[in-house]
Amino acid sequence: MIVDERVLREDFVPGEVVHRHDEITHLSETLEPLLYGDRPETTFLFGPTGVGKTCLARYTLGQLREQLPEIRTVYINCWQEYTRFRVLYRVLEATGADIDIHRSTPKDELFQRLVRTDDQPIVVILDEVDQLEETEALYDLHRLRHVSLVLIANREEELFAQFDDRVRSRLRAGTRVKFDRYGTDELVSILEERASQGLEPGVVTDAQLRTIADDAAGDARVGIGVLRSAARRATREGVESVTDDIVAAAIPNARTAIRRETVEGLIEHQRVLYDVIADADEIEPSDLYEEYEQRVDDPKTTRTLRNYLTKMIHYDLIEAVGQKRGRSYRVLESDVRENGDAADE
DNA sequence: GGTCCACCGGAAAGCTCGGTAC
DNA sequence: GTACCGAGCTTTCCGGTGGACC
Repeated sequence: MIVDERVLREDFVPGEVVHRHDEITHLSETLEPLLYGDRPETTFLFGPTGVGKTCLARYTLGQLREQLPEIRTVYINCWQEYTRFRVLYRVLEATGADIDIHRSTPKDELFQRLVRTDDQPIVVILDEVDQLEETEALYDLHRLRHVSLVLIANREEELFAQFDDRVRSRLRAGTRVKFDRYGTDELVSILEERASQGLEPGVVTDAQLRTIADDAAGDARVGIGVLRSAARRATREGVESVTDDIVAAAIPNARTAIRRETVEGLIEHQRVLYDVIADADEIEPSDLYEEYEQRVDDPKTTRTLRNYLTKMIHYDLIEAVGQKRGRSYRVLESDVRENGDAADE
């Protein structure tokens, strides 16, 4: 049934990006100075999750590389690479200048090495840049005349609010490309494209794709996840085509899978905290700390737990209800541990 | 209004780990 | 082998905030 698994992944970059013509043109024009040896302005891609920001950035840079093969491009997801050291290291890695770099190498040494890689331009995509904890990395990269930045985030106001004055003043003038949510028809055609490339002909109907698109509510990441989950389930059940029941079962499953990936990235103590909150539905801080201490042999201090909680709120795994005294915590959406169909992913 | 208490989060110090230099 | 360095994580300390109670 599945003929090309890669096409059904959210991070797959298609040969042609549909329904984003204006945004592609805007980004391409912004990066055009590279073709003449000039440095383009920093570009921001703003918009909600699943509207194609990352896909479009990677697609456009792919197009640029066809015109300018010597250009070097780096994609960095700031969820994973959120420190100055890691960001600089990833850029160095792409230039091949990362030999002998280790965790005790001073960050200034990384920067100096990057200064010496100025023989060819580098375009750095920083995805989820609002998750960057050390925004000095942006200051560093902006200082490098041969480095151009494409910064991806959800909301402009929140992103700039976390910059210090030095970074804010340098990036304020950048170009903005804003993305709206896909309409249902647009999402249906995106899913049709993926299905035609990734699945055997006729295994999923137009009506089923519309059901998936309706549920995804403009989020292509969710829509593609549901399509993948449905195809896998149909394969496992040995049926020749996707049924409506399979689609219905795949919808909650795909959402759960996205959250589960995040939960699995938690360290042991964070996971225990998450479990305590999930078990209680909603819990006050004092009860949460007490229950956590009972479940682990070597508990962390409450200050460290507060750091963990802040992190999990950032990850959209939990939410804090209320402020200061009287606050409580609860998990967001469904508990990923309860879904037995997680094997789909 | 004053006090107590629970809670948050910033700042700084301490600790651990992986690596280098001698 | 060991002293040292730097990054990342954890802990300690403490000020700020706001609800509960008198």
